[in-house]
Amino acid sequence: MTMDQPGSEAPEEVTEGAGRGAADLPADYPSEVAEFVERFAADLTAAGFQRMAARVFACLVVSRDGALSSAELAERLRISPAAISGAVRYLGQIHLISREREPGSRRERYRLHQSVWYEAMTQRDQTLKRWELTALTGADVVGRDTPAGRRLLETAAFMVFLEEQLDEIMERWHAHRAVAATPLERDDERGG
Amino acid sequence: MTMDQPGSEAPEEVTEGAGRGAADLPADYPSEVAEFVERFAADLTAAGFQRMAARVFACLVVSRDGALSSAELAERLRISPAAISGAVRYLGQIHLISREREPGSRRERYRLHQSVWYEAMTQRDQTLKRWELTALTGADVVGRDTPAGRRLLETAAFMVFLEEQLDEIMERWHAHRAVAATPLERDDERGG
DNA sequence: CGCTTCTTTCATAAATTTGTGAAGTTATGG
DNA sequence: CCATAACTTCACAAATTTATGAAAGAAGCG
Repeated sequence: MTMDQPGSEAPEEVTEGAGRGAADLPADYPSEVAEFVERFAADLTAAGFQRMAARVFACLVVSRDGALSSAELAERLRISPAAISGAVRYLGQIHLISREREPGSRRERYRLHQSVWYEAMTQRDQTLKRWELTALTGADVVGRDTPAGRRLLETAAFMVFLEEQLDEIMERWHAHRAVAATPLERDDERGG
Repeated sequence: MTMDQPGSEAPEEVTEGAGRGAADLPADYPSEVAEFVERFAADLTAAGFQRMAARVFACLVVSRDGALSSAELAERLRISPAAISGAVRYLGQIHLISREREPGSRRERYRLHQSVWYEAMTQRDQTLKRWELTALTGADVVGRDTPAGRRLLETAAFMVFLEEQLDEIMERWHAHRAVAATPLERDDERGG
């Protein structure tokens, strides 16, 4: 096969270590990493994340560039393109990844958002907003001047409070991060 | 109604409004409230909450005292005692409710924790701690001095940061709440 | 302009989850 | 010390969810 530019998918030829047990995985994805991805995904799943989305997300996190193509994901996670499709759609919806096209190819790449945690917090913010509205609705349903109504109003107030705090937290994080002075997002090749 | 003591479960006799559609529900749990409970539970479920636990939790929130017995929950939610058992066990494990016994009866009551949100945040804190450890593990697996390793270290750092912030947030919430000067948790009977 | 390659959609099959009834256990009350 | 009432555990049935293969739909390339 002539390949296109990125000639990085001939995994069967590089596995010189003989039968690894975990079949033919790419060189930069040994079984230890695969295991970690599953553990990471399990943590995420326990917190309510969709299983496939969690696995894809974890797989992207441990990838060199924070970006992989559909074929690469399928190879590493051993799932069908259909499963990838669903997972990346969801991850895109909640703004954890963005999709991009390699110029010379029709292959799409899914990339972790630059500041995933900022996006994650924003996502959380929307959840809080929703809960706030639900609680307010409930207060009206049961009557605001009842024990349950007051409880629901307090819930709504707490949500509002948390929303307000979120912005400040992210500002503080950026400041905190600046102090650390370690631009981790950018990989400057020296590692390879 | 005499209420209290155990003699409060003769719902069929109090539905004088004729066929309500939603069968025989207790007087303080009209169908509008039941609908709201389902909506509330749906929000919680969307965020990863177990379904039954979410329904029980929501039902407790809209109850007058923030506490209900197993039988009352079963009647309102139309689920079996077995389902209740599982849900309250989970809610107890994550410290959202406590269980208490009515002195004169062998009936148990499940009560929302006084400050549910404080408990919820504590719960969240443990999740963060777990993610932090997972991320650190991952950094070692892929190598700390690699792009992926640095990404994982940043993730761990972010978790640490959030953990630190949580305490401050709760302090601020209590201050904020003190300003509002509305002790919502305590219901002083005047509503009935 | 059609071929090739990748992605998405859809129906199906499998697996997991979920809630129930019934038996078992604990604890109260006479 | 037995009878009773409430809660819990267990195995099973049902429903939902989950992932797949195959076919259809885009999009570059020759």
